[in-house]
Amino acid sequence: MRELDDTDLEILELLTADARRPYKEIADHVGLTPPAVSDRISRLEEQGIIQGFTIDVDREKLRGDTPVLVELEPKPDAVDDVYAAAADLDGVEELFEGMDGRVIVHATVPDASVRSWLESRLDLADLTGYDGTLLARSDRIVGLSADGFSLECIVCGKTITDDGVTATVDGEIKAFCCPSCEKRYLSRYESHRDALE
Amino acid sequence: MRELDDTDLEILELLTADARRPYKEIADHVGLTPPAVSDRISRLEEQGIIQGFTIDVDREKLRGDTPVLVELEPKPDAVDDVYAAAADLDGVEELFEGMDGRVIVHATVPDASVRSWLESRLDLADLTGYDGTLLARSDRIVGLSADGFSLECIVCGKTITDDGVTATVDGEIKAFCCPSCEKRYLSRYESHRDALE
DNA sequence: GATGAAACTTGGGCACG
DNA sequence: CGTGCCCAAGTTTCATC
Repeated sequence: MRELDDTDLEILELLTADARRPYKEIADHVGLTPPAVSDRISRLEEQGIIQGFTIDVDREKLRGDTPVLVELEPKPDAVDDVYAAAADLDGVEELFEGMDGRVIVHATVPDASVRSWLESRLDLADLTGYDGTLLARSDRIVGLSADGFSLECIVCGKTITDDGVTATVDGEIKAFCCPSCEKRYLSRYESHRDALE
Repeated sequence: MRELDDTDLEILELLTADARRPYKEIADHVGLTPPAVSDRISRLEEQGIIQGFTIDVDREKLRGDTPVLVELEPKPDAVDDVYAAAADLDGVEELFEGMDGRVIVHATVPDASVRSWLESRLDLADLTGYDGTLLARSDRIVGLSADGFSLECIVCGKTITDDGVTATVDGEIKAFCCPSCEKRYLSRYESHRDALE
C-alpha cells in the first residue's frame, strides 16, 4: 500500500476543517491540480483513512438535552452485550471500550435519570456498577498536527516524514526518520545503559 | 427561531451518514425538491445545529498509534489551564470536561508512555492525578433517533428550549426551562432534604 | 490539462396559514 | 402578508479522458 506523505496529511486537515472545500482550493494549497487531489482523496477513502464524509451536529442544541459521560462496569462475561446494548441507547454519540472491560458512553440524554435511560436498553444486572458525569463542555479537535515534538531524526538529523518510526526509551518518546536510524540509536543506548549498570 | 421538524431531523441523519449525498437524493427521501433541501441545510447551519462539514478520519490507521482515554484530575484552580493544555496535546481527538472538574481526553498517542506524552504540553503539578486506559475499540454512532421523553420543565410545565438549564439532584438529572425555575426547584429540594436529615 | 456531465445556486411565481 | 415550496435557467464544480 502506498505510504502517506505530507500532502496527504495536508489534504486530510483541510477536509477535516471543511469537507465542502472545492478541490481547486485544496489543489492550490498543496500545489497540485484538482484531478490529482481527487485521486488522492479516492485513494484515502479506499485505504480506509477517510472513513466517510459527515457533518458535525450540535446535539445539545438539537434538543434541550444534557451531555453526559457514563462509565459502565460490565460483568466480565457481559462486556459485548453491554457494548452492543449501549450502542442502541437514545442519543449516544460515541462508545469506548477499555482494555479493562469498562464501557464509556458519550451521549446527550433526555431530561431523565441516567438510570432509567440505561434501563431502556440494557439489563442493569449485567453491570457491577455505573457512574454518570454531566459534561461542562467538550470539544472535537480538528487538525492532525502530527508535528508536536522534534521533527528531526535524532540520529541523522533528517526531517521525519510519515515513514518515520518512534520508540519509547526510558519513558521518553524518541522519533527517527527510518527503522535503521532507530536500530542504530537503540543499540547505542543499550550499550550506554549497560555501561552504567 | 424556527422549530425543527421531522424533515430536518431526517436531513440531519442522511447527512450524518453521508454528507456527500446529492440534494436530489435527500429531496426524494423527504419529499421535497433540491432547492428546498438546500434552504433547510443553510438554515441548520445558521442555527448552529450543523456545525460544519467534515470527514471521519481513522487516526489509528493514520499512524501506528494507540487509542487511549486519559482521565485527568486537575487541581480546582487549574481546570481551565489543564483543559487548554490538553487540547494542544498531539493526537487529541476529543476533550470532555465534567461538572466535577475532571478532564477526559480521547486521543491516539504515539507509542510511548502516557506520562511523557502528557508532560509534553501540561504541567503535572496542576494535577492531583491521572489515569490512562487503552481502548479495545470505539465507535461513533450515526443516527439521531430523537424524541424520547418529557421535554417539559418540571417546575412550570413549559416546553424546554435551548435556553433551558439542567442540574443534578441526588443523582437524577433535572431539566428546567430557565435558571429561575432551577433556583426555585433547588431551594425547595434543599429545604426538603434538610427536613429529612 | 481539457471536455462533458452533473450538481448547486439563483430568481420568479404560487399556495398556504 | 409572510413563510415555505416548486420550477427553470445560469453557473460552478466534479470526474473522465
